[in-house]
Amino acid sequence: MSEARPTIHDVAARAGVSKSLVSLAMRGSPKVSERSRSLILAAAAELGYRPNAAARSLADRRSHTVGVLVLDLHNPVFAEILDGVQSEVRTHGYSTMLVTGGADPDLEQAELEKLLEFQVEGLIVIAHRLPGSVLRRIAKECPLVVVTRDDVTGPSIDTVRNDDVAGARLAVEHLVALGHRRIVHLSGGDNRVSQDRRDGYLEAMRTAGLAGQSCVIDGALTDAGGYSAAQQALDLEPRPTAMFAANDMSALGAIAAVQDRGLGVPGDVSVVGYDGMSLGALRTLSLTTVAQPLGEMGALAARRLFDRIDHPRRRSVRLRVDAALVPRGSTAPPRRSDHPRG
Amino acid sequence: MSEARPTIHDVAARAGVSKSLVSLAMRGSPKVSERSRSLILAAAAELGYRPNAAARSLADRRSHTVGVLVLDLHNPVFAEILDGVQSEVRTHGYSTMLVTGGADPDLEQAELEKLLEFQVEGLIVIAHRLPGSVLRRIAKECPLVVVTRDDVTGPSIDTVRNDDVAGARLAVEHLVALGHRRIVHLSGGDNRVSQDRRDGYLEAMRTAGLAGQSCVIDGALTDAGGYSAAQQALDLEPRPTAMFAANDMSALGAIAAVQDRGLGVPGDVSVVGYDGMSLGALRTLSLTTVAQPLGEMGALAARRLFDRIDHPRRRSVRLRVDAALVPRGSTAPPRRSDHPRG
DNA sequence: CGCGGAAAGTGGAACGTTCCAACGCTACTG
DNA sequence: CAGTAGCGTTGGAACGTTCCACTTTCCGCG
Repeated sequence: MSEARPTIHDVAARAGVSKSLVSLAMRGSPKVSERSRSLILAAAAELGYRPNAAARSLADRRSHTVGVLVLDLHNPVFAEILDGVQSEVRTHGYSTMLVTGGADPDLEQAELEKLLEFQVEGLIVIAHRLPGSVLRRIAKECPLVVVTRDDVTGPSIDTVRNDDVAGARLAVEHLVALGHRRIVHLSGGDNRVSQDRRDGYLEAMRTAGLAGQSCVIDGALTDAGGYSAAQQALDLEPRPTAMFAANDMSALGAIAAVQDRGLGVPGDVSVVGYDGMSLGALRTLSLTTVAQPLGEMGALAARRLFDRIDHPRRRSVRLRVDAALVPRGSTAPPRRSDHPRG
Repeated sequence: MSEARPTIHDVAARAGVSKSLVSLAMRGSPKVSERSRSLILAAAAELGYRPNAAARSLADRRSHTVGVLVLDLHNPVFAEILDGVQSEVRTHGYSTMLVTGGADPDLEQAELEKLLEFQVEGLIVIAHRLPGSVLRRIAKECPLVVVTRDDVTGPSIDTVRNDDVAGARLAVEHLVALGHRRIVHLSGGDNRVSQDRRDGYLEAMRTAGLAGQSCVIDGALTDAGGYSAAQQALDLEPRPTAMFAANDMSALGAIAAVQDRGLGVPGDVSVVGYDGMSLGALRTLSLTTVAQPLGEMGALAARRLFDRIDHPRRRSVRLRVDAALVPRGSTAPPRRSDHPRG
């Protein structure tokens, strides 16, 4: 129960020194004598003293905290990016404040504003649904790194992402190489990342001479989204032999939909995802995917952020990391009977 | 870039009023005249004023923030509990500060201490690996609700959990009812929850007259943990016909291991998980599981917390929610040939 | 033996809020 | 027309730190 917590004054009184010396001692300053230090530490321990971060950050004008906004904690992909962020942030001696907006722009904005009120020294946004104007305004107040997208630019906005267009091409090329022709794309909806992946799909289909076969079905970046999009895809005549889903989660949904029709993956339909979440490596799922170096992206983002905190006027940086196709068990050549004269 | 942010004084000067009035206006007090209010709001907007949460919480002696510690963000189960927490916290007008300790006791403790320094008004701990002594000490400073466990008690510690022993019994009874006899348990290791589930398993095996068949293999509450435990289980002679995994994630790992041996689930081996994460409902996985009402547990925890914040001396409460067996595609009767004379 | 300088310790002024007691008005009441 | 009630507004004192400029103490050295 939180009866009036002891403050630095209480510790000072008990140790018989001034509050200033307590402040020094608590932060491990070398200009405190051994004697005083142990006196103070003992007093603090006895009282159960705990520094007040609010007071500290007020006086110090620094919070030693960075804010992180993630799109959605249900998708393990973000946990993996977060791992990279967190470990880097910790080595810099900072804390992170983590919030989610659940893919809702208004909520996301509200959460970001809250972070700013807490005086975070920097912001990492791991995927988002925010309008560029909001992001740019926020970047005026605080260094900002956006992971996953680089469509919003500004003098103090750094970005870390893979090339989604190129990645999507890899997926399609993989399927084409296996002999697929009727390849549909289960899109992730109306957000930048999904748009890029769709564009990559369309482009690759064109390049492969399959422009006429192109077919995009709208879904969402969730298992449910993939499921319902795949259902529609399976109603097409003739039935597609392969699906490229906008991300791994929706690919899982798609696989479920295929199986619910009594069809097999990859026997009847091949499925490719995107992201490279570690769950997909499990044999049960064995999901062929376009893998991004998730942890690395997080770490990179954090490093960019600290770089900018240290050098506020550095030119903004757009980092690109490489995605790679990881072939696994959810893709295979199409059945003979499905094989159109190619 | 963050050149000296405008403060309440700057707004006051620009609007031609006192700082006190600005403070009132920013918080929407009714005792501010329409005229002043709009003057102040305009000035604030022009300057891009944003209240400083540190200063506010210092002056106010309340942070309007609760801290949440989650065991592990990689397991979507926790995201589902978190949903319940967040929505409840929001309706109370509070913010949440979210941290993880990655199942590392030292890290968990460090993160909790940090939350306390931020003067959170309450703490929700969603699964943890902390010694009781730490938790009790922390509960002295701040209301605390522990979700998932209730082994640590104290005058201001509330708990929300399901009965893991009973839940584990459900899992075993389900398998027994299907006709299984050689049922192994893939344990989740040395933590309270896993111990309870193991105890429930042992108890139910005894009740079913299968004490002699009991077999616990040590794993961990992750996909990797389930995978390796299942590998060992599959080496047993005679091979078990069913596995009860300590949680859903490890059940997925177990299924993968079975399939990697060229065996089928549920054809050769049935697998039951525990938790009821929504991912398990996907046809691809179709995981039979003991489902906890995850979101509800989160919401319940948050409500307990606010109740205690409002009434600090209320007796501590231990809530139990019911888990239910959800039969899905990962369990089936054992093969004839595997069927020992029962 | 006095002096300089380092080491150890101090009190007061910030930091940006909120709260509180008190203020000047205006408008009503008797 | 004095008294009072309320409204809108105000300055100053907190809140718990850190920082700074300063003091005291002590030591070695010329």
